[in-house]
Amino acid sequence: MIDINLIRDNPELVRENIKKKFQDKKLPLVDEIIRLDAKKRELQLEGDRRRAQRNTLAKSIGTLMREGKREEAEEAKTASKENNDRIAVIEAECDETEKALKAAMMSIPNIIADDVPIGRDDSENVQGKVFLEANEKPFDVPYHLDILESLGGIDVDAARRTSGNGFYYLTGDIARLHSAVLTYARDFMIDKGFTYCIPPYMIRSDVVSGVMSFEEMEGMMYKIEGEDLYLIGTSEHSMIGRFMGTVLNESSLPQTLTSYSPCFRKEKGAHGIEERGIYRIHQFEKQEMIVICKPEDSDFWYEKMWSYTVELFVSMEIPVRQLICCSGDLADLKYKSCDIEAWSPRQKKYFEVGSCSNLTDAQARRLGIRYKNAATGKNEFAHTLNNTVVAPPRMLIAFIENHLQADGSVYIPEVLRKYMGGKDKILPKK
RNA sequence: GCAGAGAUGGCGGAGUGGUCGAACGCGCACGACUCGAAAUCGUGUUACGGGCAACUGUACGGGGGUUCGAAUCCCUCUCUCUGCGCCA
Repeated sequence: MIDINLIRDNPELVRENIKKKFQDKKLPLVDEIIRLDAKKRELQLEGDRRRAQRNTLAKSIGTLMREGKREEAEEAKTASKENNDRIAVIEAECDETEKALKAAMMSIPNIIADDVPIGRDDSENVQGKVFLEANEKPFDVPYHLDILESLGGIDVDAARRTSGNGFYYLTGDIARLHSAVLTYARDFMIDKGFTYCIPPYMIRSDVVSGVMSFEEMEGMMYKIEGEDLYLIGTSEHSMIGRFMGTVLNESSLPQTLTSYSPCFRKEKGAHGIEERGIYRIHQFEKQEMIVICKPEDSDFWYEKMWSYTVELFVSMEIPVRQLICCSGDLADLKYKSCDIEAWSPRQKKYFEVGSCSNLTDAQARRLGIRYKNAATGKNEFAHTLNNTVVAPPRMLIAFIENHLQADGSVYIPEVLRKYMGGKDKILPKK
């Protein structure tokens, strides 16, 4: 949600921004908001005036009663009643206007950064920097499920029986590798100065509706039957929710946190072959990072955050690139976003393994995350950012494809060996 | 699950129908002291909205009610805490 003052002061900027995102159907909303806002203020003005009158009348009645002027008091009471009836009407109308205004405001996209490339959809995203050379293997790289099976690392058949499609059992060294990657990523972020946090894996509906839109919620979130609880789709939900409705001390910013959690997603809709296997599943684990900072610092942290993910992947010798999200592909809450994509030697293209976003104050405004600006003494909205450190199942695809050797073994890079009992490779099952 | 208690500012915590936007404490800001800091002392400090401004409205967990007037009385919902039960 953007600041209403921006629409009051500079509606043209807001319209331009909507056009940049190819959401022209939302253009009429701007005028609608200006109209509703004016109406709301008008109603509020009259409401305020009448409420002020109610207060004066009530006070005078108190005085009159004390002085024993009963008749005058009765007259004032009648006047007050009439006034109150009118207040009720105005308040009802004001509520309605406010609701409509808020609904319209919710659909207005956040102002995007100047350097966001303009494009309609994900096909127009722009490649940023590339890290490590995207090598081609001298042999055919099989589908990741086949590699995992050859290593004795996965059982999807049993998972289908116990839980249905979109689940897996990881076993043996592959399961260990999965945990190793998480543990390594955790330590990596701690070394960068982030505070490690394990959050709740279930959150209440008010937190859910604060961190995402209703549509997103329908498509993603699992609800616990008979309780006001949802399984988190990412630890960002509970990590950001932690600060809902709070006013932080400026000295406590930036909050730089890294969190581990399992993530649960409905993943409604059909997905192609490249999104099967362990690419898109109902339950996975993820190491996440979030930053809550002062507005002037969010650009700095954005650059820092995505480059940490790159550094992590590079340290595991996996080629990656930054893919800059274009205007049309940017979710409405986002100011700027990029994906980190890993190289797939099988597909001979990059695929998403993480996503970094700067939401500026849009999410904070919705959730009421503020900080006390020491210079002005005012409470101001903080900026929120989030980024994937690593989501092991998805990164395992990149890992085994890139580190697969001609003999069918999988090479383990140096940084992970201490988490793998010193092993430098995973051997295929005989 | 059952029983009791509670929900007030950034935090803790007073406040039982008008003089309460709210004592007191902590925190925070500024100042004094100091080479500097800590400690100490002094001053200030609820938030959000409307209005060019003077000014004004709203908010004491949510919703509803009583009343001319509600933090305060009534109903209802939610949540939290303590004890008991159950249990990694």
